[in-house]
Amino acid sequence: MLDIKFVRENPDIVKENIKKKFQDAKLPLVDEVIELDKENRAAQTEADQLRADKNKIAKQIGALMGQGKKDEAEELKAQVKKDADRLTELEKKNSELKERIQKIMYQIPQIIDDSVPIGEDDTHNVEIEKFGEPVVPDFEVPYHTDIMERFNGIDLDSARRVAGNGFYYLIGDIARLHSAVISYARDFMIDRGFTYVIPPFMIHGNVVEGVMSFPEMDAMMYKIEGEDLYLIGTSEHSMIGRFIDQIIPEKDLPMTLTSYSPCFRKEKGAHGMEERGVYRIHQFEKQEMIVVCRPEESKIWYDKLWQNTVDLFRSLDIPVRTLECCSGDLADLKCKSCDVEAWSPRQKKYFEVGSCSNLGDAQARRLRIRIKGENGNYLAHTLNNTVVAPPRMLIAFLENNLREDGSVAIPKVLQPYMGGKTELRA
RNA sequence: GGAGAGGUAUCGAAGCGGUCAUAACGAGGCGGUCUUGAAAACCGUUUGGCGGCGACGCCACAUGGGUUCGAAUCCCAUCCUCUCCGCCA
Repeated sequence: MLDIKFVRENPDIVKENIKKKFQDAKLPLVDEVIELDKENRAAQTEADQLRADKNKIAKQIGALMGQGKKDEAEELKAQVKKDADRLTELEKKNSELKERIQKIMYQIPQIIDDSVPIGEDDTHNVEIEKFGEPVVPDFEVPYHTDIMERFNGIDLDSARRVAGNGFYYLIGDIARLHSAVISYARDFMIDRGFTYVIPPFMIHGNVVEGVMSFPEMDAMMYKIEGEDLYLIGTSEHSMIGRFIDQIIPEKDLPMTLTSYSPCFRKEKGAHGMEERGVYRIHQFEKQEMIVVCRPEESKIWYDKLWQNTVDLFRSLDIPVRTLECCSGDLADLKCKSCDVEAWSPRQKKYFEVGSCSNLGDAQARRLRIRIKGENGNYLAHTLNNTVVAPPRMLIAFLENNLREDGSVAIPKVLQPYMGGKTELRA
């Protein structure tokens, strides 16, 4: 979401940005919205003038009524009526234009950061850095659900009967491991100065529209029937929504928060939904980090955020890498984003376990999240990143900590959360 | 879910068809006077959005409609909060 003033004054930058994202079909929208905006402002100026006249006359009528001059008042009333139709017409035009403008503005992508690599789709994403040695053991690493089954740790058959494909029962030590990872991740972030928050798991439609684009919303969000409520796809949604219509004092920034929530996703149109296992599912749990900060600080926070995730995975002996999203793969609301990917010794490649995004002022503009500055208010920047989403983390965890004899090593940092166990044995 | 009360600025709270709605009156914040410093007292200041180069104008009293020349005020709908009752982790 851009500022219409910015679009008006910098149409070339906006168009160039659309081209960089390989969305040329949207190019005509720029001139269209500028034209609509021009019409809209003309209509508003005229309507404002008519309203000013009306207000003035209404005041005069009040004064005359007070003095008991009824006849003169009646004369003025007739005058007001004369312009009433024109004003109604303008007001209608105004609201129609506003709606059309907003609809287009929702489709024009955020200006991407200069550093974002240009590319048409995810095949052009760029590896930034590797952390840890990606080891391929001598023995064969089984599929993650097979490892879980050795510990009687998962029941997908029952889950399918009860809720359908895309759900799981985690059981025993595997379930405990899941909770341990979440608890550890929570404390890990608290130790780094983040404030722990448990948010609502359902939110109103206007908040959903504020935090994500329409295509994302359609593909992800479950709606509660008969109510203006959606199940959150990530706690980012309710965490950013928390600041809707707020003006935050500068001294309260940056807000550094870490939130826990279950996440519900339709995964409409996503590949891999058929895949057996817990990689892509309709419900999972996640520890998230959120930052609301001043615009000039968002780039620094972006780097700190993904680094947190890397550090967390490294503390569990899981090799990771960061993969930067190229322009064409970047969601329209984002300025910059990267995935943190964990090493899979079984697949001998990295796979996504988290995603770090700088939204710039896009969400702030949609939700009117402002900062109270000394010289007026200005829009905040918002960022979010996955600390850890256990189902995917468990895949990486089990594969990387599996020993040849079938046992699974539990790293030291996680042991306190597992009742002191140093390993899992079937 | 039932009954009642209510939603006005940072907070409390008045206004209940025009002539004090940017909004009284308190409190808080900020600036100043006084003071060695602080407190107290006193003075000043303190909503957000839109249009316009500006002068200035428009909009907003939970939200959306309606009545009226004119709505915070009257009518309708919706949402939310509080109290009591019911139900319930």
